[in-house]
Amino acid sequence: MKASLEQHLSSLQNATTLEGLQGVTEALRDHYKTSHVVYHWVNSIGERFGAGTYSPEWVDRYLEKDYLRLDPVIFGCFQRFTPVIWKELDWSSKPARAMLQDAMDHGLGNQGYTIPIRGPSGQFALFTLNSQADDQDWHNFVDENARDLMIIAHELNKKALEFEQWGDAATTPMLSPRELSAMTYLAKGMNRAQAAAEMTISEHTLRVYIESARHKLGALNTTHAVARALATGVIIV
Amino acid sequence: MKASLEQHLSSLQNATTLEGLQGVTEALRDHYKTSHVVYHWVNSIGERFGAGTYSPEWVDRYLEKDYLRLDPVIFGCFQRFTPVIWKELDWSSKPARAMLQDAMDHGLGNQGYTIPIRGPSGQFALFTLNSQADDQDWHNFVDENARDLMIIAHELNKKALEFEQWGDAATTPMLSPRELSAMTYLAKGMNRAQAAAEMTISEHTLRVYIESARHKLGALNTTHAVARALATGVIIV
DNA sequence: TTCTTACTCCCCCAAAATAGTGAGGCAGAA
DNA sequence: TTCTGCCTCACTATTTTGGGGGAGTAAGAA
Repeated sequence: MKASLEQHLSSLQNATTLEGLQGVTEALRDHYKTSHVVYHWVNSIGERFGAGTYSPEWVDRYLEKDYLRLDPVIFGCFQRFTPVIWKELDWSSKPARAMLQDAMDHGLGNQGYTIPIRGPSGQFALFTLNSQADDQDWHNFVDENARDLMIIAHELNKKALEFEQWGDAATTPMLSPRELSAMTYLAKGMNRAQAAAEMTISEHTLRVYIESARHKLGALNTTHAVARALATGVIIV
Repeated sequence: MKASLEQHLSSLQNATTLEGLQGVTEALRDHYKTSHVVYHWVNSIGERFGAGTYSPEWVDRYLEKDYLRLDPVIFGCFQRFTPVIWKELDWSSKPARAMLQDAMDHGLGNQGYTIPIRGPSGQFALFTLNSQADDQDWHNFVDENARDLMIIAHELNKKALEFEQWGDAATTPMLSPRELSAMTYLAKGMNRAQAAAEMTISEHTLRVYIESARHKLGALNTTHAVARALATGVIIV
């Protein structure tokens, strides 16, 4: 048992391409005897990176139907630190249930277990096992493998970050301390006058910081700048 | 060896107070025979939560001197996903080296290993082991225990989040689909006209959504609303 | 030393956002 | 049925932001 974990991790270490990761997810699926094993990044623009055993049809449909917006798995994982068993989520909304049915029509099992993973600069990824099983069996399976799965999820994410060079120095702009303060106060709901007062500088000076931060963040306006600063983790509210 | 990990995790599960966590860090220190074991949250305001074996004098000094701002451990961990051995960080800056010397004068060892942990809403925590050892021994120690330490770090963070009731359901308001779309487009940097066009509604209608979302989120202005929507995870950019 | 970066302050004016009202239709729940 | 929430549209006046300039000091790096 333990030996096979090491084996998976080792093939993961040796993966140098996306196909390599793909192969790892397939090996994991076969080993755990689940329907699917998927690792992917999440953001609103769409899937930027992912490897897994879902059929391309389902992935396309998921994106096309904008299921990202109503998927309780995404929503639930985004708000919690611990992994989640799908059945424990809130499926009361009708569109969500329709999505689940649609998923099952596309070859997914009724049970799922998803581990949320967060990296630097607001990176957010999910590692999911999907299977056909009854509730008790699935609980037992999860209990038994939770720790190994967490290790695997982390190693997968580490590898994915290496591939994409997420958040290297070039990607995450450095804001000066005053710029950070300015963005933080704005994120707290202050207007320019209030933020300037808080920082005991003139509103004109504050504006310089805001504009400077906007440019560094590549933002179109203040709201965008604050959003990016939050999403990339350069400020915390 | 494995049994003792379970033992630590079990006492962690049973901890119901901050003192309980404190006890766990002490037990871990004794078990791993290190100088210190520390878990704490990091944010711009200062330490909001923490448990560990550092002397109160050192903690006070750290905060007082604002070492948070120049500590390569904080900075390094904030930018990476994987744990870090202190010696591998960039200590070229003079203030950083001065801080390290200061730390050693306050009972810290020369070696450290820190695991960054990220939770929902930008939560960022660190789990650190500090010891007096030579480079090779420390490497060996880390290699041997890395996996267990990661599990412990995660369980600690889980417990800490429970204590603080980070992001419970009552805190996160429900936005309607159109409100969510509106917030999302604004977070992407669109102005009202562009967002309205994207949603194929009049700008007036869009305004209603923005104001409605603002009120639900308890926000003072649009930027604040978007910031809260992002921070609470109701939208993803 | 020189050069860069961060920090501070000021002007004007156009563009955008906000606050205060209003109303009607349509779905689902009590 | 009545009520609530969601979606849609409109007006006016005021406040806030954004874009375009420019300029001097201090600290730290090359």
